[in-house]
Amino acid sequence: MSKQIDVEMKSGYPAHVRMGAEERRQQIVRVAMSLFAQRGFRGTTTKEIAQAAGVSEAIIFRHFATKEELYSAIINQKACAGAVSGTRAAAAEAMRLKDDRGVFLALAHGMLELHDRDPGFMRLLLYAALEGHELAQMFWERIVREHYEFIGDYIRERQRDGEFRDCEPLVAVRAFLGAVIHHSLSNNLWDKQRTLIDVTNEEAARQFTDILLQGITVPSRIRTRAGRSSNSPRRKKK
Amino acid sequence: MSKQIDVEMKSGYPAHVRMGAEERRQQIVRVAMSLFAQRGFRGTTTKEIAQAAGVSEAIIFRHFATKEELYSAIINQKACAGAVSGTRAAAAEAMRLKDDRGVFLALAHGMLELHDRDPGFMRLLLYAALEGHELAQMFWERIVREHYEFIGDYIRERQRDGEFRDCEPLVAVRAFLGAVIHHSLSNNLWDKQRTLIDVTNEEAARQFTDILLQGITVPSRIRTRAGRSSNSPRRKKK
DNA sequence: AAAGTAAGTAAGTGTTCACTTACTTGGCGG
DNA sequence: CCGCCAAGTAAGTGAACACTTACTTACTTT
Repeated sequence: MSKQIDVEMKSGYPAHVRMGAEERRQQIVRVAMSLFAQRGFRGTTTKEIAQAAGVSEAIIFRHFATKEELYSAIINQKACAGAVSGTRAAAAEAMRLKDDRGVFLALAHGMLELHDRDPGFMRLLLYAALEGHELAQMFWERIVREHYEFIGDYIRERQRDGEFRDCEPLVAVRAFLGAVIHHSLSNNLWDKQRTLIDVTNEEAARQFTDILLQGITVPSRIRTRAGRSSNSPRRKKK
Repeated sequence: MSKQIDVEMKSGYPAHVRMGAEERRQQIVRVAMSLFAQRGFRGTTTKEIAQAAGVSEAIIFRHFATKEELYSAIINQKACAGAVSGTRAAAAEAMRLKDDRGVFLALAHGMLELHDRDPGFMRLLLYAALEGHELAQMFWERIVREHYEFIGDYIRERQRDGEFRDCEPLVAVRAFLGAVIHHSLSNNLWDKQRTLIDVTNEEAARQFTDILLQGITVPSRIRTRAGRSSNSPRRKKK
């Protein structure tokens, strides 16, 4: 049908190298990951994966018994890769200092950058959830739930400090993460050219944080953040 | 393979009725809609659609030249159904009265109810976006963009009134819609049993609105909403 | 009641899918 | 330099896919 040359151009491999088993296995995972992210599980054929990896289909089935097993290996790797962990470190440090702004800025900016750096991640997760793959459920139970508790606990703490007003902490977390994640989702899925909203990740993180913090701080305690809106570009048009 | 009896049980039709062309066409659209929402375009076979509609495959291709054309008919119908319009009326009325709380409560509650009433809608749209169907783009351009402008304009107006603080209106809209939509998404896609957050739509709408409103109101103007948290159940456990 | 027509079907068609089988290649220890 | 084994392939296999063809059924019109 089509040539099987000019395959695997992105990585600097010559078209047909003999690889060790583990090396080849990981290469297949890498290649399949981007294809599954683009087209979903059902939309990706093993033939395509093989072509993109520069090998015959049979090699794929030497490493993974079924297509399903390859998919599982990928989701597992993504879920366990501790994607969120980098972000968490910065936020945790700010939490120790009770630097509310620092906490939510780190969380928002970290997630926005993560999704920009690896747009396939969100697509993979969405496809998995829509297609009912059980490993999407696992990701929710293991990673997301813990993340909610992590942030929710901090909000509860600051409520006890009398700094945040009375509200359901997890709902506040959802409002905040919702804003951030939906922003990435919109940008990566629908509005790639940023024709509707065009702000830097820093600016978006700042505004989401401002809204949430002012929104859940005890009214009498709200401090005007002088100097903030002057030393940052408020909008970025074209 | 399997019997073709006990098909189309949900609607009260006897298994094999002769229908008029238009009636049959609409029935196929209805049936296919729910299947595409569940499994996506690629994941749904024309055979399944035919079985669910209680007819042979050939009938489907009598009404729609290709599977793609059937899909388009569905997305078009969904997009033009003015799904958001009911919500908009209530919000527009509140806007006229400059009842900020009323505006955002109506928007949030309307969308939450909409997604609960028709969970397939969001799934259909997500699948369309992920699978790169051009009609998803159309929905974004036509419906979503207009919705952003609609709410953004109101925020701008209230900024001129000196009621809302200086911030990028569209980013505030994204924060708000992000919270609401992400809430529906989480509930419909991952956490159907509401094990993480279990609040009524009314309560969720209220909390999202509270956070946004307090978050973008000029600090000196923030009024404590006395009586609010006393006459409403703040949490709903189990 | 005969004829015309629209609604419906059974049984295909060629193609593509996930996965297999039987074989070939290349590098490395002895 | 030979024999061995892992890495690799070409050429399948049956099932499932979107879509078609040739035919039948039932309702309406005159």
